Amino acid sequence: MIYNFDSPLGVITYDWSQQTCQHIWLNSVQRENSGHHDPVSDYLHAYFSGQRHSLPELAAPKTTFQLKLRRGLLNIPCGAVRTYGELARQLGTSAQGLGQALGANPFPILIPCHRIIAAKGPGGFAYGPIWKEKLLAFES
DNA sequence: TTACTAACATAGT
DNA sequence: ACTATGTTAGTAA
Repeated sequence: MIYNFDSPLGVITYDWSQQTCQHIWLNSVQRENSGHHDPVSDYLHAYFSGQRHSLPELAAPKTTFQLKLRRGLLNIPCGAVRTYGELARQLGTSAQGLGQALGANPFPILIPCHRIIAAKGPGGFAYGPIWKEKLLAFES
């Protein structure tokens, strides 16, 4: 089922089905099911209150590489940033491959893909660069 | 199933 | 400006 969460940074839409978070969208068309209560909304509420909270159950990634990537990202502390190159070396891959996989990440915010920036410049963001800016500004 | 190809949120020179 | 990278998704056989 699709629900909305009203965050201070904008509306976050997510798919919570079969006791698992299937997907997260930003900048999506707002639908009617706001104010639902589940592990995803719990986490988001805590996150935007500056508190830590255990992650909801997430749908499995399509590839094993994306699983490694997910673990690597979750290990970055809140407020910190890594460059594509640094994280790529840590995971034993290339910066370009890393960027490709990041763009396919279905869970922005939950998996902190916004904490990855280019060596020079901000880097890109699949759901609109505005979110990357706002999220980083919020965390620091 | 494998093989080849192009597209990328890049980095290094 | 140009090359070197790894992962993905698509196509074709």
